[in-house]
Amino acid sequence: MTQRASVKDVALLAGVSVGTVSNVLNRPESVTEKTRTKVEQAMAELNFHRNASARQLRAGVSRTVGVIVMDVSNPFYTELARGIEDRLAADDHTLILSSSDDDPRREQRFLRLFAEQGVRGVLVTPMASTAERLGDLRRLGIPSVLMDSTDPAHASVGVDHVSGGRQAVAHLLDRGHRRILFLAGTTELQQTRHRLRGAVEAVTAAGLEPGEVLKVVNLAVLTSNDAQQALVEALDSGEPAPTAVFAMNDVVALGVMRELRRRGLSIPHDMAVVGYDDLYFAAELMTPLSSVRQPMRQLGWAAADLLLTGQAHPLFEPELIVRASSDGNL
Amino acid sequence: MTQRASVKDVALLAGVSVGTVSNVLNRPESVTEKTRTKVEQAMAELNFHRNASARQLRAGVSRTVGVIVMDVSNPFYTELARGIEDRLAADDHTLILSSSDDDPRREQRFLRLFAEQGVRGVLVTPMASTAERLGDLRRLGIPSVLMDSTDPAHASVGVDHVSGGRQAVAHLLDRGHRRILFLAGTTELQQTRHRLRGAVEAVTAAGLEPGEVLKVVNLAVLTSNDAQQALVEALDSGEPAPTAVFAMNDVVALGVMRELRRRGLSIPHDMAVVGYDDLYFAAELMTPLSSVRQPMRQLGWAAADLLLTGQAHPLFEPELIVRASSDGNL
DNA sequence: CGGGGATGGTGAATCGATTCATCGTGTTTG
DNA sequence: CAAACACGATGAATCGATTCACCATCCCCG
Repeated sequence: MTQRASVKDVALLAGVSVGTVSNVLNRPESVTEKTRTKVEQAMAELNFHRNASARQLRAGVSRTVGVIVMDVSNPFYTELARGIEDRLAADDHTLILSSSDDDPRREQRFLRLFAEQGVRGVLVTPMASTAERLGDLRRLGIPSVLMDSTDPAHASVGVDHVSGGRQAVAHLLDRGHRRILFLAGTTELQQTRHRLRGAVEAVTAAGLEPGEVLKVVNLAVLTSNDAQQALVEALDSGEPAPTAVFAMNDVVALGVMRELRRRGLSIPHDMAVVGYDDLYFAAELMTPLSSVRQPMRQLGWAAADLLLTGQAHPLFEPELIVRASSDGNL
Repeated sequence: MTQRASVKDVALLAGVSVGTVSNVLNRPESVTEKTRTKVEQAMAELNFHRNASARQLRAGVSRTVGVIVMDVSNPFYTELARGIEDRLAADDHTLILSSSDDDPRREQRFLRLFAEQGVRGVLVTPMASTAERLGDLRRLGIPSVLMDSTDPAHASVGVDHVSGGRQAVAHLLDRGHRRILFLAGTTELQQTRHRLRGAVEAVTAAGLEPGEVLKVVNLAVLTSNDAQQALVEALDSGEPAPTAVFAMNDVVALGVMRELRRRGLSIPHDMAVVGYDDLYFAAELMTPLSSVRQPMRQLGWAAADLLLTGQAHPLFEPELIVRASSDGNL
């Protein structure tokens, strides 16, 4: 019994036509109880699994969704994926998860693959050039949704990163900081631009001059090692040292804190740190990390929901969680 | 141009037969330079993407591999997935990643889906009842490889967890601990059994009585919250408190350390902690965490390699990294 | 009792890429 | 020069599930 059984085999064994077997599979209510059980027994006996390729070839519809995130190693994105999975499972769909690693060629490769697979749709955390690549898919009739991003020209679900940046920086200003280093991602990332805008708004609202208060360093790669290196350069540049760092995410903040400790600087007294994402270990770090929390699962859920139903979702609101890394009283 | 172009369309435009188009796709060396470029131009012009369903239906072979890990939220498993991806990409294959969440029904669902997809093979981090479910696949001609597990009856790649358990406990004994709590997973997990065996070996080798030194608590779910709760119960049980905890993984260790701090206990003086996996944040925690490091990427790479080529790989050797959570001098 | 429905079931046609037996053309060889 | 051969290209058959026009019963009711 190494051979895969087909509908034909099932039909033969059950003594019905292939059309009936297909009906049992797809429209069970249109088949009498008796024939249905007969067919189901035959399927069980033959260990029948319907062939998804043939099914999709003829029916034209697929039940898989392609997902491309920036970096699967970052728990933020796996939480996002879990939210997507939750929503898709409800409609009996599955996801193919892949990681672009911020590399357009990788992204292109996966998009091509998704197109060949004929996926039901694609969910992407976009980089700068993603939109044009999605045009190809659109022409093939494959819909896509941008995640953690807002774009009036595309279906998208996002978080209000302007608000997130504003909350983080307003908090630091409130604690008296007047020279703040923003360790950001590339300016190509919308998240970077929005958070910076929020940061500027906070400074302006406090009656201060953004150009004097904020110093921005753009990291090409958001790893803790790159972040540590960038901090080294910033501190050794000879310019007046900042008193606080606003990090693009918690992994970046990890690198920052590592370097501060290496230099024997106290957190938050010598330098305050605020991260972003509020990953699960943020509260357990050597100095518990203040961080901007995002509703990661809901974001993924909403993205999948938008793809399947077309139902738009409003911007999600992030929330600053203050811990000891930015507050000496904690 | 919302329609997908098919080989027929390409053949028409290029003025050749469908067979020739297929040859360009699959046996380019058997086609003259001239016709090949003609066909390739036509493909580009029509934005042609071959239909993977039709391809697979006829050719019978798939280029996707199904992967089921225990918990995608745990960075250990995403690193494993990255290793798999690296190996698969080299042979132009892709992976479908899913998470069993320790739930046999979820696992079963994904395996059924993989069978329907006709995947090239399946990679699984197994739970107790996984093996029998894989029998179904084997009967369908779909090979599978167990990851982070050794099983003479199945293809598998693993880490020497006996050694890992031995190293961790030998270290704790060496530091003078004589009552050690092992916060383990279920005994159904091979990892649990092997690490326990290693732990017992270490105790015996030190000339002590395992039953007196080791206390084992089996956690059904390996989350930091469940771990914290289990520790509460262990400490409040009235039995003599342990002086050290060996945690099944770093996430569990996180919960342990959280509870110890909540009680104002000092790490490692009141209680030492050793984790497992050496996740990237282990060194940055409030008390840097000693942990048994595993070659996660290599493990995934080897699993995918075994599936594709049949090449077996020897057990990987884990390595204890000692940090302050188990050593007062650090 | 016969016609109009409703219900359950049938099976040939179909989706698109691949395969392979076959054919035409040009080149080599005895 | 004819036979043998290599090389490119051809196109009908094929994979397995779904679809849909059509058929066979059976029931109800005027």
